[in-house]
Amino acid sequence: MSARGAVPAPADLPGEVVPAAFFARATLEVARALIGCVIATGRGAALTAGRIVETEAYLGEDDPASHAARGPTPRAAIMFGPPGVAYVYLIYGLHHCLNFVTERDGAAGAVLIRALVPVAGRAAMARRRAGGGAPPSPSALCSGPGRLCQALGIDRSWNGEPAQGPRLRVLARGGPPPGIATSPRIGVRQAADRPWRFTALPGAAEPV
DNA sequence: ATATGGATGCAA
DNA sequence: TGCATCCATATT
Repeated sequence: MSARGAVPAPADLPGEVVPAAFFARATLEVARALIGCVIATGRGAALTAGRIVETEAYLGEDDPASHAARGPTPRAAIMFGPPGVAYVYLIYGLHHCLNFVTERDGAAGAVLIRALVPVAGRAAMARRRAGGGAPPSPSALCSGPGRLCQALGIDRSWNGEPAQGPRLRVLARGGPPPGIATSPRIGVRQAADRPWRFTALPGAAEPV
């Protein structure tokens, strides 16, 4: 414990902030590499963080399920831009989805974050998720792309946010690579056969 | 199984 | 403009 007391600080989280170059690789590679990393939003008393246990890869023109499939439309243009920034969009009119842009500048790709295991700021997450109602069950706290955005306080204003800043950052996992299972992406109708969903094997990516 | 709800992209 | 579609969630 620090002498400053119980207020969580980013330094209390394991791992170093990953550089933007981490994301400047093939999307499928980044989707695997992100499993076990920690996403953190906010600082100090507002810190919320969770370990990534589920991702999905969305590629460029070759991937019919990707927003980038129809070229750099206003929404998808960010997927063609520099890697290492957040791509946040609204789905079904009520939920937000957090992605990280991949590939070199000029090539399209993004990794959707589908589930986290809470690491810090559980109370704040539960507060944001509850919204005045009953507190969510532990499994519903930040498991699911819409849920984790709500838990981390992420909305469309975070679109384009660098993942190496004070507001949003991704921390590398220490230790050996976790076991990863692959499966088809959830909820996609186009290219439903492509096994581009990555999940941490049970117990393989638990918090340090 | 179903209601919810807004943005997006394309056809017209 | 209109309209089908959409990487989801909470509740019956």
